[in-house]
Amino acid sequence: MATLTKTRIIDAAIAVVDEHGFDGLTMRALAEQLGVTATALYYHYAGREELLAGLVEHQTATLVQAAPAEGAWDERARTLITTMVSELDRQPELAVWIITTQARQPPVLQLHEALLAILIDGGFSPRDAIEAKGILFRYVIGHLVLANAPEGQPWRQLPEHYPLLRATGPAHDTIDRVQLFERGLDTILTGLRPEVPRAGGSPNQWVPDRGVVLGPAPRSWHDG
Amino acid sequence: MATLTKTRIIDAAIAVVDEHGFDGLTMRALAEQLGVTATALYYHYAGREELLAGLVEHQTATLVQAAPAEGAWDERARTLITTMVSELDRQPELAVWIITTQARQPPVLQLHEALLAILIDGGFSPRDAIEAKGILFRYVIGHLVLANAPEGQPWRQLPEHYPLLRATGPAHDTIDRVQLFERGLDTILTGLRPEVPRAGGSPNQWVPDRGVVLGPAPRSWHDG
DNA sequence: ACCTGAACACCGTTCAAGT
DNA sequence: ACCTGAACACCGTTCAAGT
Repeated sequence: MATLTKTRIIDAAIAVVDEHGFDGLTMRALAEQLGVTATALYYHYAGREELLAGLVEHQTATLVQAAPAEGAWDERARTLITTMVSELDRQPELAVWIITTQARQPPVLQLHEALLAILIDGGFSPRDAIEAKGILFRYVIGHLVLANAPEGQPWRQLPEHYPLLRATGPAHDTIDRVQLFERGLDTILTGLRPEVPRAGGSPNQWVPDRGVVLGPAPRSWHDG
Repeated sequence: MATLTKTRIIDAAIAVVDEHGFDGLTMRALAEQLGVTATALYYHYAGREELLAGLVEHQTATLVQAAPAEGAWDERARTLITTMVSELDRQPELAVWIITTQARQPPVLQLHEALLAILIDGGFSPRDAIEAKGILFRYVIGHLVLANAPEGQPWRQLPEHYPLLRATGPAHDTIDRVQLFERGLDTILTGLRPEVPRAGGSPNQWVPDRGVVLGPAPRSWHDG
């Protein structure tokens, strides 16, 4: 029996999530998967929170690199966001956990930084870029949360108290969520034009020196 | 000591949430607040889920009535949404619970129905109305979830690995979230114009007969 | 250094028993 | 009809003890 390592623990955690879902990922279940006592995990991770953070880091490592480095700002933003959403959509429970508890942790901060870079390259002023980023993130987060919501009854079978939902039920039940998401994303991007649109490339006056934005993040903000 | 009723239980639940937060609302804590055993609650509510649903019903009862019955569709939508958000923002933890677990339950369905009515009155086709509703809800939900996210470190104190977030930190930390939300809402509403805009009032061909949309909802969809 | 075993302080929930 | 008490099957976490 090989000795316990962080890598082995995270791999086992992924296996447990695949088998029993995100809620089934308890310290005891994870320990059983590893053939070990639950308390043994505390030697490698300070607690459940830290373990999940490690899992998130592993699952989102390649997310930011999806952002193309060149092109029109709205195309770059669209690519970053749709890639990110399609990746996170595969683990919606994990995505919701990230969103609700890790909003200011490195994996998420990397996405903020990447989107901000795109907006600023596109000619947005700092305030407008922050605002645009906030609006886009709100939309993305809402989508991810809804993707994780329990299916519930079909809209067309609702009680008569909801006549419009009922009448539009068939259309409601068959709508393509990906298409809906992208239509909304387009709507927002179109409405968020910078005052002075610029082609990518030339630097902005107020933009600080920055290194490679896409490099590996520090494990937590304390390291920085 | 008065006998236990659903009303008394819900009132006590509100008191517990005020004192110990949403996470502190356990069956045992609620029982203690009522001077009763935890198991006594199961005589009145089938379980925790049902009890929380009762709490939600109580807290959101007046939400839908904020929608003005007349005026331009976008003004009506804006009023419905901003009122709803400002109400739910006062109990963000509860709001997130509603969103993530009660997405198809009556209190939320009422909001869907109300927004759908506004869009259809505004001239949206069924498909477009559903799509617009989906986009708007995604944005609103994202905002509510972010409002509940842990504050975390100030943006301006982030490590150097996030140069743009750091540089824009002061602006980031002082931004008015309500204003940001409303700017985004305007952006979306502006982008979501119906193909054939109409003044409120005249009926749409395909709109089914419907009674008073704003009446009290059935307690659960099973009742309908 | 790395892991076990027992224990603590919690959860939601069930169910027989009391009044 | 309405509530209690004991118990079940879980949680995350701590800590002394083993090797």
